Amino acid sequence: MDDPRWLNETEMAAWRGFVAATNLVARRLERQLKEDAGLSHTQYEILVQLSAAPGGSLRMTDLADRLITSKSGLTYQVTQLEKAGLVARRSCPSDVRGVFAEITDHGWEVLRAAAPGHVAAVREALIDVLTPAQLAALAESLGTVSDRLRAADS
Amino acid sequence: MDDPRWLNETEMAAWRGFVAATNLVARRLERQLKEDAGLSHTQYEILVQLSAAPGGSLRMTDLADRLITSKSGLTYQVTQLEKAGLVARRSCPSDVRGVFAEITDHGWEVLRAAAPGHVAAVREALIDVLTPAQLAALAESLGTVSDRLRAADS
DNA sequence: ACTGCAAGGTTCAAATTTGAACTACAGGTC
DNA sequence: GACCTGTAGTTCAAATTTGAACCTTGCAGT
Repeated sequence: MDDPRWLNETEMAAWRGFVAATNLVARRLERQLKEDAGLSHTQYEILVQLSAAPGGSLRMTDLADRLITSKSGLTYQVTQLEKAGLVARRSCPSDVRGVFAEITDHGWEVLRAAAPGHVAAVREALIDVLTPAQLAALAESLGTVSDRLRAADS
Repeated sequence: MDDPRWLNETEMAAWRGFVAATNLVARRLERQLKEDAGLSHTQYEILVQLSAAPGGSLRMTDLADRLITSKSGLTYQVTQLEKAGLVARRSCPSDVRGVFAEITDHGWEVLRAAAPGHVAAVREALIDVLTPAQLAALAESLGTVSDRLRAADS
């Protein structure tokens, strides 16, 4: 690792901005969701993913891929949501090992109630702060970054 | 909260990209640092901030502002770093309540040893994936976002 | 000097996260 | 059919994070 290519000014600004924005936005949304809906961001994301999936259910592994947590972390959070009655576990017919997480009616209610406030917070923290052109550029850049990293992980 | 302004396609793509990139990059760097240098990203950032500060030291509060963790989290991590001999605590002459965290010689060594690998990982995950123009746009956008949120927090 | 309130850090218990076993089963190969 | 390797989820202990409660100490107003 001799003679590393250090970051130039723009690169450093991009990196610092990324780290700062990342943490600040995460903190902000975490608090907002906890206060207004009693959910962590992870839990909210689980409900969102399930609600968007056909039948309102997904295999644990699929869910873990869409969120970005470890398998054990997902097990924990799904258990929490199950205790709260927002999600139910069902076994998979074709694969005995498999487990489906399914959003319940109550889960739908909670999600519907939480969504408007969450979207408003996302707008306030990120979306409405940028111009449409900036948003388009951000979407493309971060899309590229995500795709690469996902590919590299597999 | 009636009639919320939902996100349009571009906005949603930007938001999804942000969340995904955020988590993927964080995971990646966390692992890299842990494996190569035995540091968490938070700990690495503490060392970076201290190394960049005059005298290699900062008040705990200043440090907490630059990183984005809670005060108690900082206390914990500084204690860990102190146990490892990378950082030392010193009392503040002008304010008895105050505590300075100061990077030690050993801390400098560890930081110097860790930096090249970390920069390489940052390049691989984010910087080198984007064009210079994209980086400039990213820096500006995320800089705006960070500044706004910092201002809102105070 | 005296009071009241805010700021700086730490401590504490509770919640969460992580990776490394571990159990149980699937799928292909011989 | 026996075997071997890989996959799906869970469990476990250890590390981390968080917010609230808690001391001290600074500081402003009187």
